[in-house]
Amino acid sequence: MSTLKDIAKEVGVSVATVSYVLNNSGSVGEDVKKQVLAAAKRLDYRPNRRAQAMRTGVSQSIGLVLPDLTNPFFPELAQSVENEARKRGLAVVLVDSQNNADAETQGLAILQQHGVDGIIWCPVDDQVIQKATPLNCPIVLIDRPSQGFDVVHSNYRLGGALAAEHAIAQGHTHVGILCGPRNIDSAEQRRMGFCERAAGKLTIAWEIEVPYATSLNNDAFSALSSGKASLVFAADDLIAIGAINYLNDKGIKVPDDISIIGFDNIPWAELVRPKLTTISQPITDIGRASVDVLLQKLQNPAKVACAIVLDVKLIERDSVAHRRTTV
Amino acid sequence: MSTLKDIAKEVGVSVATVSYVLNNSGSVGEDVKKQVLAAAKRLDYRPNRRAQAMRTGVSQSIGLVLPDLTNPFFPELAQSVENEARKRGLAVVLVDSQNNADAETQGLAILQQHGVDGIIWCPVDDQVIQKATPLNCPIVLIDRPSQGFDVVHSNYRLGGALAAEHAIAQGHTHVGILCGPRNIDSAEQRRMGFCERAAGKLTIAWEIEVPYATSLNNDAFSALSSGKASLVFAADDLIAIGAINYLNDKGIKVPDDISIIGFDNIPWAELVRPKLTTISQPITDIGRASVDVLLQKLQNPAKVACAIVLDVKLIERDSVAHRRTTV
DNA sequence: GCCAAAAGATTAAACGATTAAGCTTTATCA
DNA sequence: TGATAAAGCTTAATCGTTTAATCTTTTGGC
Repeated sequence: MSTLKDIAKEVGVSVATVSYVLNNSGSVGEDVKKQVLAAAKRLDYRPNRRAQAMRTGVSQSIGLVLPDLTNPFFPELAQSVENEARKRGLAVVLVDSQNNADAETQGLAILQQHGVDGIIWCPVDDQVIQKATPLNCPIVLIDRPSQGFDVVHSNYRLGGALAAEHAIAQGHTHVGILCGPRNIDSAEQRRMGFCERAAGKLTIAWEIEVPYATSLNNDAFSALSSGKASLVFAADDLIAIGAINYLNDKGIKVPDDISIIGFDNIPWAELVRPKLTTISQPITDIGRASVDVLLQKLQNPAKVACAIVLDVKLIERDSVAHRRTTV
Repeated sequence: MSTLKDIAKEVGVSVATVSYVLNNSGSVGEDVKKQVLAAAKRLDYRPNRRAQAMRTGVSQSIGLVLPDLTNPFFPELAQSVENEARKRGLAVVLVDSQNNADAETQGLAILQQHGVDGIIWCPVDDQVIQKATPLNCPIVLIDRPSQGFDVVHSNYRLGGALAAEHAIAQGHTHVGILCGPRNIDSAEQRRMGFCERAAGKLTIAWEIEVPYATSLNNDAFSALSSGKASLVFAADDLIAIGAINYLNDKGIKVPDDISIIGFDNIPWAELVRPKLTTISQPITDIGRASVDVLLQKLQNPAKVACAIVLDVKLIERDSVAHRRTTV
């Protein structure tokens, strides 16, 4: 890799002059400017970002800290963040904590040592955000709001409401909820949104808490096969797919015997049979928005923290049936 | 963030001394050593990696260049690489080229500017590897072998053979192949492995080339519904799932009417119904092996290029039926 | 023709680390 | 005792940039 020095030697000027023309600053004669530009191209000069970072304090890189790439919500997010960042010439340093707080801490330390300019972070849990302060660099949270931090997430409450509305519109009266971890805000919001809109119109036959995964627990199984609900609202698509598969294996037909609504609209939703009716999160927009916000914060560190809440929408597919009669 | 200088001032010695104790080099008195270590802990000192990189030329970071995180093969790989790298204190800079050669080039340029120590790379296509040389840093290829480069991939030929063997063992005689892009080596190897082992035992009723995706083309559709094959070998699970879904939608039963074998054993394979019988790639091992090889190359740049070929295995699930009679 | 200002270039310090070389002080040994 | 070595520490250069400060030359105005 050629350096400023190489160009300077080639043209016969000082490195400062070369730096000035490459940055369009200082005052340099047209003639020299042309020569420098030509030499830079000829030598295929690329600025050494770490030297720049050293001097200016900005590294042109951001950190992306995710809990689990294996959860199909995140690859799309990562892709979106990476793309948006690359468009702006930023490098993305990836950390996948595998849902482990210690790993996350270690990952954050690495980001800090490398001096990323800012971090886009979906923390493994809510408590762990305390570790953010000593990081001492702008942070944008994904999905998990926290006092004093910028955050971008979907309108989960609206999503829950949309699901309830759909259930009502399709003539269901008795529903079950497979809700996610109650201590995770984004899961709780979905539940609340659903319940609020359901109030007075839907009777909630049962409500079971399960982890975000396709493997459900026995409580969920017995609730699903109890026949008390004609529709179940799952806190995310993974859970919904887990439910569909369980019911399928049991010989209970979806949606004829029981309807399922998911949440997230992960790619699998369209691949599973029946195709999953679900609430779609604008994952790509979330990624884009989060780097936007981060960049704003970088330009103006005094910026007051804000929440960006993106609309969700119902994607009707084949896992919800219309009901004439009540259960 | 505190620096060597801060520690030096605190203890009252020179930065050189501090550096020596922190690196266990030079000769420093026990007393000073203790004081420095204590001060370092007290001030929560973390080495500034970019300054280290500046001076030593090694940045403690690697690049990971992937064609598409949305393809379910890659998230697991990325996770594995990140984890293995983090264990060793390395940062991972992610590039997702979205199957676009220009984006990939841009991503590689960013990696270069940031001075990653090496790159783990699954190129969007075979030609594009030419761009590697000017990068001038160790590269380990994933999945796509190329003259003079280290590479790690699965034993695709074996995988194809395993699939053929299974077809034979289950009594099939007429099979179809949904093969991946012929210009991609890893796809071609699967096909060849299958055909070699099939020779003389299986008659290949048809062979259709499709892209790595769940959306199949019309040629594939008509072949699938032609009834000429009782089993089809799909070049990857995405294709297999596309086939299953098409057949399902058509009312053709899998595996009763037609059996399907996939390749990759992506997470979806277990979620789709019928559960997919497939050839499993050891994705996590591939990730681990690739950072291993990269690190070897870093320690010894003269290391001769090698290929690491990892065994695959057949995962029997529900998409292949046993046949008594021939078609 | 002279002075001030602008234009065009250079010098040198700084960012935070590493490390060869140099300088003291103390210990070793004939 | 005096030379030599070892131990313990500091100085200063260096990596590739940026940028304030400085210097020199040209230009313009009166």
